[in-house]
Order: sequence, then structure tokens, then C-alpha cells
Amino acid sequence: MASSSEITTPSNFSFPNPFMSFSDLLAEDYPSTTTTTAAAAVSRGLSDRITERTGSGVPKFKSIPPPSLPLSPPPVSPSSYFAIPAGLSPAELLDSPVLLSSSNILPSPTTGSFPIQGFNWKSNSNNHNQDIKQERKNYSDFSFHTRTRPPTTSSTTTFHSQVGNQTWSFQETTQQEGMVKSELGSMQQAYSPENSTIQTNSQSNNNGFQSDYNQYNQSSSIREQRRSEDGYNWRKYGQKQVKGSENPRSYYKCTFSNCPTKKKVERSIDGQITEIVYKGNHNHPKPQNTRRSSSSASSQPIQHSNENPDQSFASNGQIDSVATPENSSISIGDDDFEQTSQKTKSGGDEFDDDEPDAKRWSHTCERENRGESAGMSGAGNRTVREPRVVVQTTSDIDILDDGYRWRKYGQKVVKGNPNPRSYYKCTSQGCPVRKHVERASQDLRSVITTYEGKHNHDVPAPRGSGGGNSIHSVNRPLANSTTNNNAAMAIRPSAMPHQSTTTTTTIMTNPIRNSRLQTSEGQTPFTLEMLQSPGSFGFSGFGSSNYMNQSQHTDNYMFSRTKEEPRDDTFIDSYLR
DNA sequence: AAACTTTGACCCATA
DNA sequence: GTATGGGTCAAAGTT
Repeated sequence: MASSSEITTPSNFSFPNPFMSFSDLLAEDYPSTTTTTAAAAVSRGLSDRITERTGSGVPKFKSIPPPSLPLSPPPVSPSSYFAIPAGLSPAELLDSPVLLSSSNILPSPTTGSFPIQGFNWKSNSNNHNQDIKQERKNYSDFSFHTRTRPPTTSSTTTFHSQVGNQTWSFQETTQQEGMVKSELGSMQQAYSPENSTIQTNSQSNNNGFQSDYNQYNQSSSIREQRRSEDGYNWRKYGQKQVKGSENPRSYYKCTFSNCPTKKKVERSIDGQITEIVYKGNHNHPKPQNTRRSSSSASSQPIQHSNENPDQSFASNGQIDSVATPENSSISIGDDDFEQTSQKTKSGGDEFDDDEPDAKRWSHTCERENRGESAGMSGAGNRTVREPRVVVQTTSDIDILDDGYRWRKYGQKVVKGNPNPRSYYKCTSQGCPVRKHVERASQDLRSVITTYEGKHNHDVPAPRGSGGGNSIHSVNRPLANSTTNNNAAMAIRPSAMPHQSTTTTTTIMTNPIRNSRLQTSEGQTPFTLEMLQSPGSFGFSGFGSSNYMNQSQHTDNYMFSRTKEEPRDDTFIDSYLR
């Protein structure tokens, strides 16, 4: 089959141009990123949602076009893989903040922040209230611990794209509803042109495999839900049932005095945040103490020496990024992708027409960006254009999990790229789908994955467990699980079994090396399946025992360990000849 | 007691 | 002018 040259991010993100690498994108400066978490649209198409959201009311915000975000149609079969960039040692990767676990990526229902651990706060809150209290007593600062923990398996994927001065951040998360709908990698994607940075609970799952730590994380995540993970403090000032959606929408204001920033959070019935839209820019530094309290947040924000909210690390170990998307953001569900992928690809202005919330909340943003509105600092003259895309994953290397299982069958150095290309094929019997992964020759942080063929089957059941620790389980919130790792839902954009595209190329960049790397607030963009299958990581050639050990840890934590699939050495040999 | 959440009502823009 | 719906207000309740 012919391979397409389409470059997409793991989440169907496309670069402004095929020749642009993530590193290139990353190279640009983005002051702040808007964090938007969108759950997959359950049953409505993007257009519908847009229509629904173009209500009036509030100030008119020019929609922030997620459009700018070059969204490409769902990759044929984006599969996840993991590769270590040349020049990087596994150890380095492990130390990288990028290895954040996203297993618990559900944003706080109240704050909109993403808890460290995937956790169905709603269903679990009752059961864990005591635990939470206890945990609070025991742990003075959750964030602190996170720094000391190794990177986790779960990953939050945040895409930052920037065009000119405009920075967009994109977070993708797979949520239960989305999964239910498509049953295959439905995912949530939120796009927000923001200047703020997405904050991830890096602390969270770093090595959740440890039982005690798990407990710790669990309670921590619960606590985290109470405070704003984005570093700001929010006060809920309203909630409403939005027509056409079962999900109630909550409205929050930044508690900092005179700060105009608002956000609205839409949650699914089970309490999972399906969408977060930010409006306005903070006119103050992010409070160091993220705990919700008027004293710490509203009145005495701590100013970091490093004014760049995006990159600085808070003393507590959290990435001191502006988790709050400053300008409005748009979230796109799987449906959205299906219907608007083409538009999202191109950019900016096109988005306005379709984007729902963008219309309302984005309006402000755009005007603000134009300097037409006053009050919000940082809004600047940003123009929404093509975003710079930054993929954030659990490891130093971006991982794209498609939910499928792959067997490495070959590796070869192809012309034009000194980096070896790992070849994989779907392990499903009779499935013709193959993919190959290679690190960009010019940007070791970028990985190009090319898919060929169409899966003739559904996403395989999670390995290693009838229930619990599989990719699926991780990706899907467990309704009654006490350890409900909602956040664990990985994004598997291409996990769709019936992808029409025959070949999709995904380029993933390793943000870790980028100082700007920011953890997103919580969504787990990719499944960790890659971790389950060593072969999927493209580790061959690297042979880092350390790294593998780390991987195993994560496996234990998130999933049951997966057996290493046999390699077809014979095939490889022949292939390499 | 303070801060925060909940929730019904109100306001306002749009169709 | 009316209906609809999103956003906000503010009193009451909760933590």
C-alpha cells in the first residue's frame, strides 16, 4: 500500500506544513497555553455542538478556532509506539518530567483541574472521603512527591501549537463516553488558543505501580481535585444543564481579585470532565499555592522569579505552567473529528464557523488578542493561526497508542534518515495493518509513524487482565472501581477499527527535551499499551535495561504486565537484506 | 466564621 | 413579541 505523507499528531493533529517538525514548533515561544480538555462528544456531531453553543449571552468571543489547529482526520490506525531519541539515554528519559502519569487525568469536577490519578471522584468520593481526609493529613504537598517519583506510564498529551504569537494548546483525552460511543478510541480533544500553559499532574502517577504509592496517589488525586491543577484558584458561580447534552456545565471564575478569567467545565454524568473552556487571560501571576483559598490565591499570589508561567516549576514540584487556557478553547470530540476534521486541518479562521463555544467565548479572546479589550494582561496581539504542536506523553518520547497490538518484525535504516525504522505489524490474526516508526532525521525528538492498511478487527481487549489493568480498563473509567482511573483513559485516535485511511503518518515529538514541555492537566492522551509491549516501543537497538525496568514499573502500575511478543527475526533478517 | 458549592431565578441575546 | 437557551447572580446550604 502506498503510504501517505500526511503528518499528524497522535491525536489527529496535523502540522502547519508537512515539513515542520514538532521541534520546530516547540522552538517557538509560547507564553501560556490554554488548557482545554474535551471529552469525546458522546452523541453529537461537532456542528451540532457548535450550534448549541453559539448561544448568546456573555460577551462575544470570537471563537478561537481550534481551527487553527490543524486537525487531520483520524489516522487510519494510529498506533502507539515508543522510541528513544538518539542521544538520549533511558535514564534521562526517566528523569524527564514528561513521564507523567496520566492515569488519572480527570480534571477536578469542581476546579476543572486534573487530578493526579485517574479517578472517578464522583463515584469514589463517598468511599474515599475519609481516605482523602487522612491523606490530607499525611501529605502536606502532593506535588512535592511527584517530583521525586519516576515518570509514570500514563500520559497526558498536550499539543501546543503556535503561529506567530498565538499559542494554542491542545489536550486530548479519551473518556468513557467517548469510548462508549465509538468503542474504539474515541477521544476527546480540546483545542484552545492559549497562552497559558497546561499543567499536568506530573506528580501523579509517576510510579503508581507501587501499591502504597497508589494509595497515596489515589488520595492525592482526590485532594488534587479540590484545587486547581492549572495553578489558579477558581470559584464556581453557576451550573447549568446545557440543552442537547446530559452533561451539566459548571461556570468558574478565577478567584483572584479583578481577574476576568473564567472557565466553564462540562462534565459527564459520571463526573468526568468532558470539556473545559477558558475565557480570558489571567491578569496576575499564578499563585504558588494552588490550594483553593482566598488568602493564597486571591490576595497573595506568589510571583515566581520566572515569570514565564509556562515553563517554570513551582516549588512544590509542579510544573508551574499556566494551566488555564487564557483564551477560549474549543474541544472536539470524536464526532467532531469525524465531521470537521478537514476544517480543523486548515486553520484558524475556518474554525470559527464551526466551532461552538469558540463562537461565544472565543470572541472575547480574539478581540482581546487584538488588543481590543482591556483588563487582561497577556492577551497581547495574538493572532490565532496555525498552532504549534507539542506532544506530551508519558515518556521522553511521544507515545501514540492506538490500542492495537503490534509485533516488531523488522528494522531498517532507510535512505535519507540515519535513524533506524522499526517495523511493526498488527498481531491480530489476519489483520494486514502494519506500521513503521522512525525518528525524524532532523529532529530526534520527533517520531514518524506510518500506518499501512486497515484493521479488520476491533481494538483488542486489554492485555493481562480480564478487567482491570488493561488498556481499555485504563482508558475507560471504572464505574464502580474504587481506584477508578478515569484519567487513565488514553487517547486512541486511530484506534478506530474501521479506518478509512490506508496510511497515516504520525509524527510525535519528544517534548521532554524541550524546556517548554508542560504537563497537561490531566488527560491521558495515550494509552500505555506501548509500555506493555516492549516491541512496540521501538526500543530495539537501545537496549536500555534501565528504561525497560521503568517501563515495567509502569506496566505494573497501570496494567498487568504484558508478555513480550516474539520477534520475527527471520523476517527481519530478510527484510534488512 | 469564612470560603466554597449548590441551585433557582434572572438577564440578555438570538431565532 | 415570544420562546429558547446560555450565562450570571445571589441566597441558602455545606464544608
